[in-house]
Amino acid sequence: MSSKIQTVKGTREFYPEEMALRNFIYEKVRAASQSFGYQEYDGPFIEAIDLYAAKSGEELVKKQSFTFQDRGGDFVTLRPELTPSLARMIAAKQGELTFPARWWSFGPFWRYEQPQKGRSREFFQWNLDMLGVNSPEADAELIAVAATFLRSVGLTPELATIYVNNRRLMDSEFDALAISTEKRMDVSNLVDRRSKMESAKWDSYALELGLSQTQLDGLKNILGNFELWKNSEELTRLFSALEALGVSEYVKFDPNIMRGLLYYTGTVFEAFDTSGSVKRAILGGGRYDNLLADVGGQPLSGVGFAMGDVVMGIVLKEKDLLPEFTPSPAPVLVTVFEESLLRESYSLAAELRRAGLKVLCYPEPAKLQKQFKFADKMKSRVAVTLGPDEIAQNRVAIKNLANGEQTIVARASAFESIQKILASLQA
RNA sequence: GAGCCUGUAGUUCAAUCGGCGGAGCGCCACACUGUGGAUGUGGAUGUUGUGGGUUCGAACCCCAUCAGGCUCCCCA
Repeated sequence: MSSKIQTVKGTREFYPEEMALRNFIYEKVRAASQSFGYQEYDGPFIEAIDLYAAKSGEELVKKQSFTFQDRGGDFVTLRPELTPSLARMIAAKQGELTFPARWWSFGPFWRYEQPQKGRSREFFQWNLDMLGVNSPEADAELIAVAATFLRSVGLTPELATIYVNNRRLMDSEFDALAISTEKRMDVSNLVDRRSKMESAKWDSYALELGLSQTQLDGLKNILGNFELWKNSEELTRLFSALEALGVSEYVKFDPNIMRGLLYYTGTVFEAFDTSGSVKRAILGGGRYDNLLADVGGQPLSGVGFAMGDVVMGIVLKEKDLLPEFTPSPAPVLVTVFEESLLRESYSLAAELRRAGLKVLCYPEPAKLQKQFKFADKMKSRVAVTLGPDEIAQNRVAIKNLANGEQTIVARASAFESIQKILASLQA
């Protein structure tokens, strides 16, 4: 044991079963993205630390990113997010791209955090952004893509909800309460923590931050007002667009949604699993109007969201929404009767593969019993046996493993018989 | 970065007060020398996460360390 080298803390190993889950998420992500006309792209996995230091709180970047010196002495970072790379890529080709640009990506990211349930140091994330347009209807489209994904994996509106708020709306409400601009950060933080604290404690914490009793009462009033969106033209248009897109049953206004990110300027949203054990957001995003200027581009607004695979995987498992795992992608197993007939089995398997089937052939002679047990464990659908009797008659034995029926057919029609069985099992 | 809990066979978990480390499931073999799932019989499996200490004696107590979990922090 002591000589075994453990995995690096917070990293993940993808055994075939976990890999199947990751690919399942990837396929659904791709389908949702593409159905709205988004293009797949990717950025570098390693970036200069300065790319992130520019726009996020430096302490966070330094504390929670994988940063190290390369052999040339430069400080590099395993990317903790994609948006800054995207902003740079867009800025570099701003003159030649066609806008609005709709891009999506699914790849690995790293954050140096305390691993917990739903949070590892290495994770995959879906990013989807629309750049070059600034309208509530564009925001609605992003939310609709997210909802489409949720629906496609079986997370119905009863199981998952996307909560929406608007930074500009909150700012104007804060203005009305005469909360100074210096306190806005603290107040956002305060709002974020509301669900985690007892209300009395939260109140005294708010007063400690320097809010007056009147401001605190006003703030509580705002946070409890779920009709507040009607004061915002942006949100009114957003909800109307969501209705047209057919996803409004997924979306609710919630003035408590703030999101930590500094760069959000308008619509913000977060999706939650409403019934499970994971209290973390399963996806989140919003509108950012000033991001490109920070990396040297002309002002260009955008809206985007991200979803991690770790929380999504837990949610799907808890809701039993994963497709059955099949240990082998090949539904057909060709057995090996005895050593002298191994080549016969190999060439039969090759024939079937050329005909278009996915075929597993036992790679050494073994008891048929053992081979059938193997077929069972691998969840093969059909077992093909080629023994001395069959060879003498130029036939093969084909067994439907779902119902145990075996037929002996001419070798030339083996493919056809197998196809028929597989087709019947599909239905 | 801080606090708390956990770590025993492939796996899930036992092991009385510090006194011989076991069970279910799984695995292997046989019943069954041309056929899986069921059943029965038999069998294998361990440096008790790692390193040190206390003790006649440690899975159990102490220290350190690694990993996982919960909470705080944070969540780009």
